[in-house]
Amino acid sequence: MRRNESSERAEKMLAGVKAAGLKLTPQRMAIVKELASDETHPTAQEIFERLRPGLPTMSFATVYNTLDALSAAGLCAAMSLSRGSGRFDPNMMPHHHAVCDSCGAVRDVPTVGLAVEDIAEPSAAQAVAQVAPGFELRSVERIFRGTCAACMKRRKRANGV
Amino acid sequence: MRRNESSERAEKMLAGVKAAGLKLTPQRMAIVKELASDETHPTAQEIFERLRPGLPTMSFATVYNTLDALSAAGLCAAMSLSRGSGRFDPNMMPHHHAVCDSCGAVRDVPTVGLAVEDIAEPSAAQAVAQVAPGFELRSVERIFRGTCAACMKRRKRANGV
DNA sequence: ATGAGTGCAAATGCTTTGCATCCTG
DNA sequence: CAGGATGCAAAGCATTTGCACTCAT
Repeated sequence: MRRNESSERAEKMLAGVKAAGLKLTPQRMAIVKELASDETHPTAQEIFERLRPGLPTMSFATVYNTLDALSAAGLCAAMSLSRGSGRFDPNMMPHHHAVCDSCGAVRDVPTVGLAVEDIAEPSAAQAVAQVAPGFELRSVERIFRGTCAACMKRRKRANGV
Repeated sequence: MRRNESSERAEKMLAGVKAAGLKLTPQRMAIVKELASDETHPTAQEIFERLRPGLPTMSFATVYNTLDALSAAGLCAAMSLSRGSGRFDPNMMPHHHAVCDSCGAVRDVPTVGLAVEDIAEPSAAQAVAQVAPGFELRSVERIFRGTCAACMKRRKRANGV
């Protein structure tokens, strides 16, 4: 990432922190700057370890609190895409997934009916090659994010509808 | 899932277990059957809790071992797609992700250059609606899975190339 | 000044590990 | 009957929590 793009992002996030009515503490500024300049999608733990040397009193709790506050305010996204941990999928055919942001439920979505067979799409390989030269592409899946029917119902009920 | 589709899948997995030279124990059979009939992408913990009542001696270790063995043998996939935990992404613009299966690294992939603006694609909404009626679709992203350049290099070196 | 935010430490909960025992192939 | 697999309990980590203290607004 170009340097000014990252600091621009940091500035926007800091502005967002203020706009959300959150207090602007030195710890938060450090976390925001670290996150904004990081392309690697760090974990809370990683951020803590990087920041600790410079701010010896920084604690776990603050890092977690701040990251939660940031994502609650829509200033960053919390995610987890890695293979090899968490959930197990018995379906080994190529397929997509619908994920409920609210309850975390995951549903298989068949590839049939989707306009393009992603893996065959040349523009996909190009787009990846541009940001990650030498990346050996093996599969492409889509993640449909949103709210599942059950959670929609629950939300409406909570709102008195 | 239709009942026979699930038991068919279980049978295939059990056959795969044998084919991979793994022993077919009662515990493994129970785990395979449970996983094969489950559309919800369960965690190891969940499988353990469901199986425990029927097999009181079943242990964590066995569930984890078995699931690891299954995914190592290519009989199921281990993944983690949920929002709200693990990694944080400062980029709030719509974008895709390239994930290295080997080291877990995640890289942003811009949407520009990809043939279709996914979210606008009607077939996407249709595909989701078919398996998850009432799902309110908010965004679509792609996950490009494969091996990053660094891991490719490391792997080649390990192979003596 | 006041309450949001912080730091510490203990608790929680999922996952891994070591090792003796068991049982499939 | 040999080695892979299991079961148990303890260890390991990341994350969460409670509470007193601090400081940004």
